[in-house]
Amino acid sequence: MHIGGVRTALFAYLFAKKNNGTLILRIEDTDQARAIEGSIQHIQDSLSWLGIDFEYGPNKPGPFGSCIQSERMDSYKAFAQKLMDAGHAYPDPYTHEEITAFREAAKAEKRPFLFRDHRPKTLGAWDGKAPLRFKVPEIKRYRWNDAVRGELEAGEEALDDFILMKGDGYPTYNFAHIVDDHLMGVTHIFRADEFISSTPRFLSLYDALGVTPPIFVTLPAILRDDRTKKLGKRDGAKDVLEYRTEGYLPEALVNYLALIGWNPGTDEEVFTKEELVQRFSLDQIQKSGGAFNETKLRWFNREHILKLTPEKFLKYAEGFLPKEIKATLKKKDLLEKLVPLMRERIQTFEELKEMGEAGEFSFYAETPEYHVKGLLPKDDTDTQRTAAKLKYTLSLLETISEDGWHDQKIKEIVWPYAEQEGRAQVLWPLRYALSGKPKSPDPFTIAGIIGKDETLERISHAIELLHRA
RNA sequence: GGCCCCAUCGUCUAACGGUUAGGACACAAGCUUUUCAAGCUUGGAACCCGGGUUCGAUUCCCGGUGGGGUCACCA
Repeated sequence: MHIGGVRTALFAYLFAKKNNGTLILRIEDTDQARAIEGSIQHIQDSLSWLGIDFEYGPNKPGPFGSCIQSERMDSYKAFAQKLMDAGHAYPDPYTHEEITAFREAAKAEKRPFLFRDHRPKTLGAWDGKAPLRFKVPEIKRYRWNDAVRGELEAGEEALDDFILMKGDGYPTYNFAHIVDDHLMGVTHIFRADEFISSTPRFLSLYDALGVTPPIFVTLPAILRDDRTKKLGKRDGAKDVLEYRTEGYLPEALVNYLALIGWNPGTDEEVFTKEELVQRFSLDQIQKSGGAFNETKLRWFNREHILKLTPEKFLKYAEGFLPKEIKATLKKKDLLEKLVPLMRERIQTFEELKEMGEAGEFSFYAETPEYHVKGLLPKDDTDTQRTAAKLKYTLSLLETISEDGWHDQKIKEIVWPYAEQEGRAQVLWPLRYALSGKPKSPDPFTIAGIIGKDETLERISHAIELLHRA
């Protein structure tokens, strides 16, 4: 399942939920050649991760029977026979080669190929094995209403005698989906706009069956980031579950996807799934295609990460932190303390992995190793002067009680001195003494996390190094 | 190529005849608790073109242009 399919499913879900409707996950597995082992499970896993749940599906048959088309063959055969009996269908008398020849001839003459130009004079009986073609009842211009696009129309060239039942006995999508929608009582069909051009064919089949078509809800295409074409598997559309392994939250993906091709009518953008259901309506669906922009998805992910409870955040984080780092932090009871810090620095959980591997958490648990050079602020290279400042800072910190040891308090105590001496002169060495890194959170935060003893120890160590230098 | 659909900042979008064309992401600058991140402030940035209709068009109509889709015993 890729982004496009998920978006269609999501809109159908939002609409169904909003209107107390019933969502059906129907598996259209009528192409045996393309069947892939495990794909039904994969689709279900994807939808389940995103929280798109349905009333009837592969393991939950409805009053209409199975939701898997390969298990509904009797219905298609019955309806095929019905069309045959009514004179709306006929067996295809041609071989593949003959049809290919027709098609090539049409191409050579630069006219569109239409099978109905070759419709046999007498329509033979159907043995149930030959491919069965639909006999278009009336060649005419079709006009129909689409819940998003309004009035749509297409000319007669869009109509043709398409295949209903294939040579292998399976129905085509064109036929099967209409039979099933009818039998399952489907009221609304959500699909992307590549289906607009085949709608006249569907309408002609509905006519022949004497069935009232459902309401068509045409969704705009999701385009590739550069807008050059529809987002497809071949050009960068990932499997949705890859977003899970990359550390995206399902609610973020749902939120972002809902906003490609739909808008809530306000300036707000961050919504939970439930809020989306509440606000969803067909008349806010966009007609024009929209590009899938991963940068904005990342922003949504951050917004939703910010909304997680610390417990939930930690649960996700533990799945992404490198094992050894996680173990050390856990042992020293630092994991919970680091939550706010990790939370404000990431857009996806995968970044925790990268940060962990880059050593951005190790100095909380272990005394950092570094060069004396790093301790010196950029405009003062005198080691003894820096040592003196750290020494004074140390004396200030010693006055804070064990109980009062919080980043706010630490800052309160150190700040006036830093102001007086020059912030960079005091704060850079202090931060470096604690982290051993050219980049890190501010010294007060680090000190607050590692605790008084460890802080004083690290500063003393830095002073020693400076003295020796 | 035939047919069909679509057209507002780089991107996602608001506007349903009268607005300094709004918001968000991204970008740039500044501020901020030295650095990184975050945060805050500010800024640049769009109505595809041409005709109509109208007192007035981003908005309605027509044409063009551009983009997308579709022309299977695939879905």
